[in-house]
Amino acid sequence: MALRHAVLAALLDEELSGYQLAKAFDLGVANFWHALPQQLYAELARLEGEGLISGREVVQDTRPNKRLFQVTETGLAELERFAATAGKPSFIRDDLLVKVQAADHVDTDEVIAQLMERAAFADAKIELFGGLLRRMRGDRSEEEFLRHGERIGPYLTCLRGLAFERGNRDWCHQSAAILRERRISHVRR
Amino acid sequence: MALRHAVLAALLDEELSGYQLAKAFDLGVANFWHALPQQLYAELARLEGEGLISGREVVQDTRPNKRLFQVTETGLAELERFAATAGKPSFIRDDLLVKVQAADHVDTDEVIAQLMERAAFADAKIELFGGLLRRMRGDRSEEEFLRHGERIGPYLTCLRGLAFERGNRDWCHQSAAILRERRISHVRR
DNA sequence: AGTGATTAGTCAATTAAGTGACTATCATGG
DNA sequence: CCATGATAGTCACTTAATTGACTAATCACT
Repeated sequence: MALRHAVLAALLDEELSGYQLAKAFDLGVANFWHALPQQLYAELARLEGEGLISGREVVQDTRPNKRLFQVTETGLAELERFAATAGKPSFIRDDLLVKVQAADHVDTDEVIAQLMERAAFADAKIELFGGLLRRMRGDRSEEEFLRHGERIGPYLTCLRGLAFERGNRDWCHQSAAILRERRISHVRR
Repeated sequence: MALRHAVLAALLDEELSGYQLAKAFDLGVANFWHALPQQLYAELARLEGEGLISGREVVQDTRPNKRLFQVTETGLAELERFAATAGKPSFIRDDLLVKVQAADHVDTDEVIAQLMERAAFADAKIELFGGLLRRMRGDRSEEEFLRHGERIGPYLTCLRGLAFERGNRDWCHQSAAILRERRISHVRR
């Protein structure tokens, strides 16, 4: 039951349509949660039904019409309640780690390739997050912004995303390098 | 369908019972995947049914009997196949990040408390992972071990876990400090 | 002799998440 | 003028994960 709160948190910044929300949650950004469009549309419907958000139709002549959602007072109260309840620690759950765990028993060429692919993906996200952070803080320094900026929540989560992807990239490079070296020197099989 | 492969990867090192596996996957370790005991027992049954692992009864007079599982040739082949197929990038999905995302609209005292709690948890895992790494490499240096050690998969995933938890801890401390400072200077509300 | 913790495992039910296909409208490029 | 792609959204179905309760033995203690 945390997707609902992720949606509420995302709608704090700006009124969004399901489609816009889906884009933010799906590819790229998703610096604090991830979900597929179908989940989001379903969750939006549920949230509206419970009065935690309210939608308004926006008629567009150049595009299909859309419904923009914003958080209601009730929704904000629910977020407040959620923020105050303890949650369990988050765990890593990653295909690639499973593959590396099995690296000693399995052909490493493929794993190395996937590590490099992941590193490239991480690089792309690092760039993306870097840009987002710059845009959020504008011409202020990071320290200045974090002290006196008006909206720092998204900035902080973005910082976490950035650090996570940096960790990912570094680890991928390191692991790939080690597996490569061993493949050569060991002459396995 | 990745839990099955995580189980297979975990059983590469040693024959384990469902119970032992559950302990490794649940609290603490779980440096490459996380699952609850019920899931694991179910998965073990399925894997055995498909012949990817084989179990043998171990009669214990001092404890309840148990079944130890090991990966079969078929299971190893399946892991091999899995390692060669591309997977999608892993995403962050964390309650605490959602709360921080909403930090500007919500009472921060609770969030700060949870950040500190999470930092402490991360510290515990850092210690745990540090110990595991030391035990795995024995008296060799890390570089030496990674070059010539016999089983480095678990070491590499443990390194990722360590880096992840360090990132977690640092970010929690930083975020908590910032939220604290703002709470004082802003006199919000 | 009884309580609680640890080992070992199971069953039922619910919720969350992912897969895949599908309908529309309009805009742009070739 | 037709294909591609973006916008905007929906439906049906399957698989994965979580919640919660439950059995049964043995050990460590008080």
